[in-house]
Amino acid sequence: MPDSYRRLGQMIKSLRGSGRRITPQRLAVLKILAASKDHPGVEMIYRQVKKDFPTTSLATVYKTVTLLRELQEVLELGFADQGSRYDGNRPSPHPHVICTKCGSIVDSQFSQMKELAREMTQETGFEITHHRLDFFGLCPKCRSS
Amino acid sequence: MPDSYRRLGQMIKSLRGSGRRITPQRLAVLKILAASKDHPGVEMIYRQVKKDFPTTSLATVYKTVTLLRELQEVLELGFADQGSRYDGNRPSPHPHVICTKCGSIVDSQFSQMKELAREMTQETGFEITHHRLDFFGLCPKCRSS
DNA sequence: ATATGTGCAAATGGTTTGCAGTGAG
DNA sequence: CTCACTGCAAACCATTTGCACATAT
Repeated sequence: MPDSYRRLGQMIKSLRGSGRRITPQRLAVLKILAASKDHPGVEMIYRQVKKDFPTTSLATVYKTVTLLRELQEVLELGFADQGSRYDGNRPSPHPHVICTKCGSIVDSQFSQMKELAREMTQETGFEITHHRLDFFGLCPKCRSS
Repeated sequence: MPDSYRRLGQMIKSLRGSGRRITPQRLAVLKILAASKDHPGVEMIYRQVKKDFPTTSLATVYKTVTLLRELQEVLELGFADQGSRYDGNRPSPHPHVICTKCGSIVDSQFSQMKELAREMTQETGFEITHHRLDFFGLCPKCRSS
């Protein structure tokens, strides 16, 4: 997966560039975020990291993802009624499709958000900085069961 | 405001229709939701209701808005990092524009979501049931200050 | 050497819940 | 007269924070 390697490198560069250190625990979190396409939550990352570093704490995972979010190296999908999920492959806002039954999240290719944002500025006078678009429904698997 | 009257009537009908009772506290919440265009949060509703019914509890407000959400008489805008906001004027999903500085929320007229949802079904195989589209940025007032 | 990171436990804050008493229908 | 609703306090749960110790650079 050359793509996830590039992302991992970019994350490390960002951290180093802002004076942060690359600890083993942190690196483990970065690798998971750079590689996984299923938008893991903190708990899932935590479980994975503990396989290699059993003493890792949940707080450390939280601190790392928060850091990456601030550096815009990860896209956080926060939900009001459940834990946040993270997209480490595409850190810039893009639409997601979310299964309300099994919780799976998939990326969408739809890319006309820039235009929409411009329309919104026209309509409302806001200076738009970012956006969020989620579709909810049943994934193919859950549809047929 | 004949429009908010219609909404209020609809809310009451929904509640009655599902075997619920119209208490004074509840009615006060309904009125606020039907009338306000600024997407109030629970705390704001609570403060308003207490003016007329000082003994009202926050829990009652929560229970009422949850009920209305379930009956689809109110659109809940949940956020991961702050309290939810409620739209009692347009209960079906529609885009919102949110000021990241002052927290104001305005509705948008953009209405091509149906088409987009169809595209998403094509692209992902999901059966889309609803969606959420938020734009974030600075409102005109906050832009110039 | 020296800040930054870790891990633990306690705190936070929005929301929910259990339950005894109240009141809408 | 009955069952849903209210109000209070306690419980919940994801996330954050304080702090002593450890460690990347």
